[in-house]
Amino acid sequence: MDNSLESQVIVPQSRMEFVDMCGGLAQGFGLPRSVGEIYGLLYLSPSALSAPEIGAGLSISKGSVSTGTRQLLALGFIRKVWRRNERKDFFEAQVELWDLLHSAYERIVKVRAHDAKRRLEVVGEILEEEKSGYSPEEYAVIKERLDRLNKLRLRAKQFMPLIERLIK
Amino acid sequence: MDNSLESQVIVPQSRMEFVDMCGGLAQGFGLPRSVGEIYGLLYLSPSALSAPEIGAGLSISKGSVSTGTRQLLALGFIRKVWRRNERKDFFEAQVELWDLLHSAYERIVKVRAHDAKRRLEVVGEILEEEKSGYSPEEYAVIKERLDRLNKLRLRAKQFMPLIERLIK
DNA sequence: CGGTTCGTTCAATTCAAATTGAACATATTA
DNA sequence: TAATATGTTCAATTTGAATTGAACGAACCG
Repeated sequence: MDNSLESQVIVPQSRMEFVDMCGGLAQGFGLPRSVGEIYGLLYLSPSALSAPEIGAGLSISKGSVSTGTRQLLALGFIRKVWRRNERKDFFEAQVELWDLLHSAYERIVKVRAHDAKRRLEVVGEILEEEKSGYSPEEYAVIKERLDRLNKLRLRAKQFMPLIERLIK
Repeated sequence: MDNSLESQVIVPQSRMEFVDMCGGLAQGFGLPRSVGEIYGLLYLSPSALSAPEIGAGLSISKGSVSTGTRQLLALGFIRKVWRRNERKDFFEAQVELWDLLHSAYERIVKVRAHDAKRRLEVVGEILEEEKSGYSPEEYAVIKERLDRLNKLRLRAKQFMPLIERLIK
């Protein structure tokens, strides 16, 4: 039977516009478009939506809804809500975006900064091992460039606490 | 003939490690990996490199070198340098990364902020047109969520001048 | 002139990531 | 218990972007 409630879900244009915008933003941050769309749909939804409703509203498959909601739950962007006498899962958006963005900053920026540091160290170590393969001039240039990068890294690092204070 | 100078280019491991790191960073920022790799190769190069040298060093095609260098030139991350009695183009990295990042911030963050604003306005407008299609309660919820987003946007906007001052 | 090298462009290919859909497990109801 | 609905997983497919490579024009050299 296809005349279920979900097959009739029609999302108004204003919300679809918003969904589309969220899809684009998600892509910009390196997430699948569908993940952004799901969040967008839920964000402007007056009530929590079931997985089948989401799939129907966005015309995406069960599988995508399942993986998409899982990612959003992991990121803390949506919540599961339970309705009594309902077996289905319902989802609603976490609307305090500021907090979410703050913790995203923590996770992304800090992690990246940390392993940029580590990788630069590795490059430096290997360079030392290969030192004899370079002429002194070449070595000097490369060394200077690496130092430059490390200075940049430190400079950026100094600002982090300031920025953190700002966005707290 | 394949015994040209370029076919023998061998980039030492330390620099390849760095190249790889730059490739990963580029991907993180939504650019093609090869673009990051080209920049990485040039950044640690004691001398400017020709397009064929870049292609050989990174094992990528003429076409990729051409499009990659074009993008990097457009972004200001590399420069063309002319050697007399040489027909080839040579490239060298712009090493003042701070300035580059600053202008990247201008271009990316500001542009994004601006069209987020515009798209939100569009959503708001369409919502007004569709107002009659919602119950008053539903409409109120959606309106409130949009307002929330605009507040967030303004809050972020306020910080921009501060952050700009920091990174100047 | 031919012959060679260099650089660009663009259509074809390749590749990775997102998406689908089928198979499965679990719960629900009659 | 059978029949139906929900949700997960994963292999197959699709899709979109990056990459290649062939075709081309321009610059140089004998």
